[in-house]
Amino acid sequence: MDKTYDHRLESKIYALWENAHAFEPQGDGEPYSILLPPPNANASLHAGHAMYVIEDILVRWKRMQGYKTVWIPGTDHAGYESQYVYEKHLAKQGKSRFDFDRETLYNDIFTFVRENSGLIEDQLKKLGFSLDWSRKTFMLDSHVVETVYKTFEKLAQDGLIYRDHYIVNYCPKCGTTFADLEVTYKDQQDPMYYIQYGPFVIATVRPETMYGDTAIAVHPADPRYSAWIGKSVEVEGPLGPTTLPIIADDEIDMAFGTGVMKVTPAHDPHDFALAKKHHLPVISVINTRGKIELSAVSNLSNTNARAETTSTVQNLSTADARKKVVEYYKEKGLLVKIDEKYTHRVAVCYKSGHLIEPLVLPNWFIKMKPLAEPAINAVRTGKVKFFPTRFESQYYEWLGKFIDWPISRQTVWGIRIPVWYSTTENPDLAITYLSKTGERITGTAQELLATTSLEEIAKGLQQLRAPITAKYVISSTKPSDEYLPETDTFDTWFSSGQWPLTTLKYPEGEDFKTFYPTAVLDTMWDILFFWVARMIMLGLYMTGEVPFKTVYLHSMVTDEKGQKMSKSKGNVINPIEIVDQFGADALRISLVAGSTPGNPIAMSREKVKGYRNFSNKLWNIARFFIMQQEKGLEESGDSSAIVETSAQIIEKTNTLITSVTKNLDRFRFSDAALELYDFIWNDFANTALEQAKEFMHQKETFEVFFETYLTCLKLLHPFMPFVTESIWQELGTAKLIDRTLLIQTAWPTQKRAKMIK
RNA sequence: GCUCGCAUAGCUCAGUUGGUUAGAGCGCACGAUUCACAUUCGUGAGGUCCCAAGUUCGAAUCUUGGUGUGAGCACCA
Repeated sequence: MDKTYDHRLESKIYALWENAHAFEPQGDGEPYSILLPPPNANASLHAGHAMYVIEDILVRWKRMQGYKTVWIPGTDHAGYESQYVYEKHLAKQGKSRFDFDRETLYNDIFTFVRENSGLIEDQLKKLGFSLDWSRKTFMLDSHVVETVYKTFEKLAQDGLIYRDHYIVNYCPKCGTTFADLEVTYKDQQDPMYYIQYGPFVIATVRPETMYGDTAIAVHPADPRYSAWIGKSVEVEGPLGPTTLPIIADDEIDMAFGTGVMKVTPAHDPHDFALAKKHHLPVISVINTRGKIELSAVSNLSNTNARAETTSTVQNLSTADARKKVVEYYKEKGLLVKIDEKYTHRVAVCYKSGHLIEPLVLPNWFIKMKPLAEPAINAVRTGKVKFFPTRFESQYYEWLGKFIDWPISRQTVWGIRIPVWYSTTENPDLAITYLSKTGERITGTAQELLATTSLEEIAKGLQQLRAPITAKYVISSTKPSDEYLPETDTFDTWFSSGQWPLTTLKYPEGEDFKTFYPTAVLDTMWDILFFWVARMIMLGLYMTGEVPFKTVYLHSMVTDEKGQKMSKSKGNVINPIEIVDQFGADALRISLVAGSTPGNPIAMSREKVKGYRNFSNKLWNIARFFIMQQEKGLEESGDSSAIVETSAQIIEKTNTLITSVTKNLDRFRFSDAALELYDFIWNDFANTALEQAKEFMHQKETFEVFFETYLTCLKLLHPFMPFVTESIWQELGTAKLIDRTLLIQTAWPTQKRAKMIK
């Protein structure tokens, strides 16, 4: 046996467990299950993933306690995230998504993701995670898609799915819609233009949207403008004179600008809400590529001006159009002033950083209220418990808003919404496809079918946009020849929100019957709404039962200085590098000891090093026993001198067993880890063992101490599985114990030591 | 702007329902050494528990206010 513990042997230990099928559920004990939050299939491990050690501790512990235990791994297709990565890869070849039809693009991304997956699996193994790989699930596996379709169908049957025009956050660069949750904001300085607008002066940073103005709004109590409320005024629009109604609403801030606001319902969420409330028309003037498109502008009084100006701005970018509009007002002498230093917050795409363009598009929605209410009750009545509990109030607050969930995404990489449109019943479907010659063609179904076969369109289909009034059929397969598929895919969270159903194979799977509801859902608090809340809602909706009984929100892993890790800051620590240097065990326990749920934990090399030393300490205690045994043990002898020390250590061990078990039961992982560390190093090795050293050749003494040591190995195993199992194997080789696997031994319970009289 | 954390030794942080002398790791100072382990062992220094007021026999812990700091949500033409 080497003088120091060599953590490079960890992979051999993992193989030992795998070959013994030690991670698969065994026996007839009470079921205990955890699902690993699925990492992105094509990503590599980051520091946050290492926190899943919490789950490994739980399953290893429960497995030892005799529960029929399973921890199921899987990977997420990460819809738009993966597509974004792939598009960057395409860009290197001078191509973009517009060069491919949907099917080809999907298959290419599939290949790409598959080539890049597998890495994360190896990395999770390096951390020692006792995941049952025979059950691993990928978000696009056919049984997953089937379940997702079933859920969608049921929602539709229950009237919880609807289509509507809605103002959405649209990223023209990424070509898709985002939920409000997915949008980030940044401060930006833009000129604010003050423009004479009929009898008023309005202030705006976006003059180019004025083509879509449908009203002017003031505060009802504003004395400056009260006389105008309810009337209509003629204003100079960017296309010439037009007439707008004046509405009053409490939402208007009298102190902002001039207290008069132009209302552009199609391009501002706030204005859109006003339009709904006051029944104003909604006129889109920017298309999904972020270009000005004035085809929807109608009710204009001056058609000559329209034709002239329209041609100058049509298809310009919003930035260029803004210059044109400003110029127009300047020439007319209506530009009152420009505030160049106006700072405001703008919505940006969290991935590309591109400005978000609020657009009105047809979208698929899920009605939240009927789903959210039972989900709120489940937490209120304690069917689901949160650790730490303070996240419950955030959960209520968010779910209680009942904001309907927009589930359509204009990406290819994902689960397609299983809807089909008849081209004969819906001649106005807006279609974009690649022709046989690779040309990108756009038009309505009616226009295109006059010259092209439906077959060719279907083959080259890139995107289809159906009016909200379109008739559709829900089906996983094509209903008949005249149909074209919906091209939108589901929001990733719609499918991952069914993870407990899909991994366990709802409704007929044996695993579903055995393991649903799962015991614990452990994740970080940042996806509480995205993911956890959705799983509770959809789990309850489909099965009537919550998907998990406990939600544990583990620490966020930060860098050594407590800063959040991010690529832009350049402070990202690769956990695998730490594992290679100090061993997985050392990393694992360093993340658990001294951390509390809901608070950050720093990944500190110094701390990990300390626990690497602890691994070595454990190892050398084993060496001590082995060498002692090789020297020979004496059967009898006067052991009276050591009786007291032995009794004390047995008593303390009993206390330790109770305490560690109790702490694990209460999710107090840090307390359990620290007391094990303290007991083993201080109470046991440095104090008791030192005192008893000279008597260790006596068999009775040896056995008491050795027994205690074995108990420590078992208690520590969930936290530091590799070193404890390595030692267990060494002890087997030395014939100090029978050859077994530590992972399969029983969790210690209190014992009265038989050697003590 | 709204909501929620956090503030304890030089550093990173524990401290469960209020209850002896407030703890750990690292760091620091001094010392030991061929012993299972120098990835070791021993001894020690180091605290206004952010500030103020309050509740209490008793407050790091509970209440209120303040300061600093972090996160989440909303978002202004």
